Amino acid sequence: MNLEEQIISSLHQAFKDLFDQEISINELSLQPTRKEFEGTFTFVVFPYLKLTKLNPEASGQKLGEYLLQNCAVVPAFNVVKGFLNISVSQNSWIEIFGQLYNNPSFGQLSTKGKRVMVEYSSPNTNKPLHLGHLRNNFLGFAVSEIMKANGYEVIKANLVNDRGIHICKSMVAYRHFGNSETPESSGLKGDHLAGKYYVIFDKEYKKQINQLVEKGLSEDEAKKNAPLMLEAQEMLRLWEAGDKEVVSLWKLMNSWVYEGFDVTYKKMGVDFDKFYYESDTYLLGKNIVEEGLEKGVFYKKENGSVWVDLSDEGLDEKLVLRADGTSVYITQDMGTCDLKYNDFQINKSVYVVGNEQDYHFDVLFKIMRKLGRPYGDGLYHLSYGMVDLPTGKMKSREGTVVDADDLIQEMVETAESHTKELGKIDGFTADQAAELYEILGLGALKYFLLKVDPKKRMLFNPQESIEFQGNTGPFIQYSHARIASILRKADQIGVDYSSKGFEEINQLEDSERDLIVILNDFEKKIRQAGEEYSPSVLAQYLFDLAKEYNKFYAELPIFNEKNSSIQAFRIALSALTAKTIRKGMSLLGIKVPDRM
RNA sequence: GGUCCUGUAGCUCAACUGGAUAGAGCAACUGCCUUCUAAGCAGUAGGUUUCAGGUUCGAGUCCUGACAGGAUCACCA
Repeated sequence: MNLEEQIISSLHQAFKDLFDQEISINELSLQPTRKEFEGTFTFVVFPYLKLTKLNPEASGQKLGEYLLQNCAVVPAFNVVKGFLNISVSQNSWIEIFGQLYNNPSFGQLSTKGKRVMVEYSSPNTNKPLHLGHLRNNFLGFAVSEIMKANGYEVIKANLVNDRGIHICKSMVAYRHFGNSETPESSGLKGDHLAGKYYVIFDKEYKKQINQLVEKGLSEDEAKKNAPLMLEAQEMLRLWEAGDKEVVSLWKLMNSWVYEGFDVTYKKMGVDFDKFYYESDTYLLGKNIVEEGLEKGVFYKKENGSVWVDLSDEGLDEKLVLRADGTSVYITQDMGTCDLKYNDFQINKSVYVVGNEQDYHFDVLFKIMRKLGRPYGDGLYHLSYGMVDLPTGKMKSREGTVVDADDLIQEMVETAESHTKELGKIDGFTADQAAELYEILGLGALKYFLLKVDPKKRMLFNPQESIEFQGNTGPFIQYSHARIASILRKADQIGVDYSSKGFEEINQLEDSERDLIVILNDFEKKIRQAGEEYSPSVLAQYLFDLAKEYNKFYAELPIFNEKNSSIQAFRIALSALTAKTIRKGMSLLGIKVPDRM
């Protein structure tokens, strides 16, 4: 039983003994005491006045006195209005610290025996990754790691959109204007090469539209009849028919793109356990349409198209199969849903996809539940807001995007110039320095994108670039490096900071206690981040932890401390903080350096 | 137009799911390097939580209605 549970259990008993009231233990909860009051936990008595039949002050007073006598960890309390502020004894804090410190699996919750798939990244293969993809990838990776820490078995999946009209556009443009250039001959990364022709297609396509409009066609007609568009559509038909030449060009260009993506993924530090390709899955789902018709979940219209009626759930009617029997987007998503389950028997399935698809996933999940899928309740759309630029929305066709590779490069360079300015890394080899710049640059970028609640849209200003001070990745990394330096010195001069002898300590400084309090919250935050699919919870926590540590660091001496027990304790406290930062940051996909 | 999301300090974000005097960072200002890394610490200033009602002991949080921004509502993906 942890600390909060002990106190709550006592309160529960208090209601029985003092007021003869039986209440559910789940109804009782504690909150952190505000800084300006004495105490660590606060119990709000207002909701229980009907049970105590006393005024708020008297109720708090009675409960407080009960705790004092019956709960070993509580040495003091005070009541302000209806708030019962509960203190925890210093011995308890030291004992708790010992438990955390000696727990080899601190930060890893016990196994749930359940399997979850997290699908993220899911790029189109006609263009390179941009800033929006970075948010997606960092979120997906972090959520996966957080789920692992919560005791789930996690499968990271990437559903690659490798077919369709947009790919054909790049292919058509390449045929016309490519002059057989390759990544090697052009010196371009493969994904950038494909993206280049996607942009060229759009440019040339617009020219053709203008020409047709000048000849007297309407805008709509021009869009439909421009030769390049017709050609792309024809190419899609040929691809679906398995045309040898088209398929081989498709394979060639996709292989370039994958080489490019590999480099970017590696740089970003994300990985996958399973790749799905839409070229394999785009025909799936028709059997589910049949099944839905048999079960009466779907219905057929006169023209043969198949629909689902979700108006009883607050949505509309939705098409699931065209009149000509061909699939729409949601048909294949139903199929892929089953495929994932059949492949891995997953209990939960998380889709990391932007919020412009909220409606689509709402529909998809409701359908799968109506069909009675065993995994239906485990479906979750991790919907995140767009990343905006000061100039507005990014459009890849128009080339107004912040390219992922470029941005990462810039961040690393900024980290480099920053570090050189501070001049603290004498003795680093060139390789070590380069590694540090990468850790810091990526740390800043990842933290920046992860610290915000996923569902909120966010603004990214490349001009101002990302800060390295305050609520940032490098601030937390810096706190870790400081501790690493302390631990090096401790080892050097041979201090034993294993947990022996801490019970001799009878005076805890405020900043020591506050640090233990926040360290004690780590697993609670991991749980919350997992339940809410929100890395920002963890990011915020790590910032608070680092801040608390820096306060401790500034206020209290370590190697100048005469009392050897206290000195060892402070080093141990530092070590546990470093371990927590390292573990927590790793759940966000962020590395921490030992020197910076 | 229907549906959904968002609106908190000049800017970027928090607020433990209804609790105390709404907190951090950036930017501004003031201190602190003869002590373990100043990418740090301490402090000052900055608020009608978009607006108007309502629910109750108590509302940034819940309900209603405005206003603003965004997304979505294809036999596209």
